[in-house]
Amino acid sequence: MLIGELSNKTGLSRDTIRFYEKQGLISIGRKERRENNYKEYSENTLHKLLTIKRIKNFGFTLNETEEFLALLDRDAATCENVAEKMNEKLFKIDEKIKELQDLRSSLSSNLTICLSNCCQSESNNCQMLSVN
Amino acid sequence: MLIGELSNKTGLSRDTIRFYEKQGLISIGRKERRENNYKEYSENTLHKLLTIKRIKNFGFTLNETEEFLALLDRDAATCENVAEKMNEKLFKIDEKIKELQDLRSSLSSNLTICLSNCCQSESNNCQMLSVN
DNA sequence: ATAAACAGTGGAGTATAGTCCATTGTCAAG
DNA sequence: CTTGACAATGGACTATACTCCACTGTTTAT
Repeated sequence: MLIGELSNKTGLSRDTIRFYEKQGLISIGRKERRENNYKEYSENTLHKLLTIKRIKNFGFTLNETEEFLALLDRDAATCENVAEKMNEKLFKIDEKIKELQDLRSSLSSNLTICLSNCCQSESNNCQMLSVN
Repeated sequence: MLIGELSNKTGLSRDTIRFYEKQGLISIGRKERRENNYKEYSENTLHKLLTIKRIKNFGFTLNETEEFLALLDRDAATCENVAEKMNEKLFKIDEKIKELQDLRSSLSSNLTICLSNCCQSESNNCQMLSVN
């Protein structure tokens, strides 16, 4: 199939598909061309792109996704290997969530203070922004 | 004071300070130079940099920080104005947290399924990565 | 015959927030 | 008098994941 069909079937834009190609996530052999030089994508490539979408949906970066693809290609994406990466990602997500929650509470408590106190100051500028 | 001292007092690198200057968050007049062309930073600039640090600590971007600075300069950073921006930021943080939590639960539940089921498959590759 | 829709390629641009580098100039200490 | 530390400037580079553009070639429909 041509890139347009591939785009329809995956929901990825042509540009994105070409980008993935540049990045080496999918590849096309020199033989897989029509006479007019158009690329003829295989079912395999379609499947690979869907896999990429799935992995990315789990929050993995393209680089990480590439690692999964490499494992899959070598038939080495065992549950153990996969679960390990998943756990690492879970850990990172938890870290980010915690960061954001800390940020949230800092922001929130300062906001509360601001609303109750700083408007009584003599300056027009909110004391929450004050570094003194 | 020279940039080195400013760097020490703020904890920002010289490069960062120069970057903020390029971005227009702080500025230095043509007159504020020594004879050797070294920049002579004022207490005011020091204070501004500390304010930038504080605002950034609340999770605001440099652009948003610039908006705060503009308000402060015009003596218009009222509690109302500030609180509004803070609330918007809180909202965005909450959105991000929710996204991450959704991602987390998707990842987590798939991981559970993987660990209990997919290893029994005939393929070596974990079924969690399968798009079928 | 021509225009629209599609394909290919290469490269630039986007946002974010710096960091690093090269080159040149200045100043203080040994 | 030279070395080291510091300063100024301009520009390149980092990561991330595309998106957009220009230009050219091909196919399809009218």
